[in-house]
Amino acid sequence: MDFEKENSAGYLVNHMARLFAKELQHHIAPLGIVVGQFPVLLELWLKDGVTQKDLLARIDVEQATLANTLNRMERDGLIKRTKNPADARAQLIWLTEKAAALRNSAYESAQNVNSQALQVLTEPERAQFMDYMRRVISGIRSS
Amino acid sequence: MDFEKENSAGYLVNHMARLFAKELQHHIAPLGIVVGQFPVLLELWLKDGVTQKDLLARIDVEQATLANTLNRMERDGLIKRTKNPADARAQLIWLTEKAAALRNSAYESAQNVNSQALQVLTEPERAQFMDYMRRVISGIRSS
DNA sequence: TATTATTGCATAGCTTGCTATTCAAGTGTA
DNA sequence: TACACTTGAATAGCAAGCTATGCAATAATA
Repeated sequence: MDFEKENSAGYLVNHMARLFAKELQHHIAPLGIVVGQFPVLLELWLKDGVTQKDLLARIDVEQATLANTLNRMERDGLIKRTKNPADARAQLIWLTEKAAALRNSAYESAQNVNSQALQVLTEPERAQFMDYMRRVISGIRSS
Repeated sequence: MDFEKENSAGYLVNHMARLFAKELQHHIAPLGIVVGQFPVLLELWLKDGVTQKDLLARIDVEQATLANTLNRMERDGLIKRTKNPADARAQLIWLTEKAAALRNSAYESAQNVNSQALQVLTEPERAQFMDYMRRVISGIRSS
């Protein structure tokens, strides 16, 4: 029995993810943000003044991971936290001006990375690839 | 302008990779190994008694990452290192009996994870999916 | 109302990845 | 042969992910 890593979905998925992350990292480094902050920023650009719990519901990472990322974002001046009048355990998370201003450049970086990475696929192939990924994700999650 | 993460290849790729890793982690934990050791073991099962440099040429991680993984594997009794008569800077890396014995179970775990994860795709879709991933990987690497 | 259970976050400690740097051993050359 | 260059690994230090645990505030209940 043999195991060929190039025929292992998990191996390819992991490899691909590291390449994507590295690429995005290079693109957004000049903006002063890092890859792990990206999903958080995406949500906060849509709506800030929310609790950690709200954010958590929209981002698929563990609570502890999010808490640590938020700490680094506060340290880096990307977010601020204020008291939550409704619940003293939670705080409200707000973007700083600085972070708010990065939105369009960040969107653009991400889109550049995505389209560059997928340029080896034709348009219909890209759509199919995305569809496969969404199916695989929800398949694993619901198993 | 808006950015929908479900339409972002990078987002999906990252998410999918974390799900795969978590799944594999659960499957191989009983064997006493962890996901980062998997690629190293795969190579060493094919051929051990090699240098770190040899391994590095076959695994797509940075040298420092591999060095750290090897240290943990030595700590965990999965590998041993012996002097390299040909070059005093390098050492030869050998699997322990324990690690050698894990091979078939580990292959099986990985294959189970892969086929479970891809079960939402039909056979031709799976092949296409793998093909897309290989193309995307080599596209990014060569850009 | 006092106690218990739940909930929202924080913290500890680990792995896996990265970049950058250091260092000793080997190689090549003036 | 001495000096500089290169190369194989190790180390430092950080990010981002995880599990497990702790803790204070809130909610539910006896």
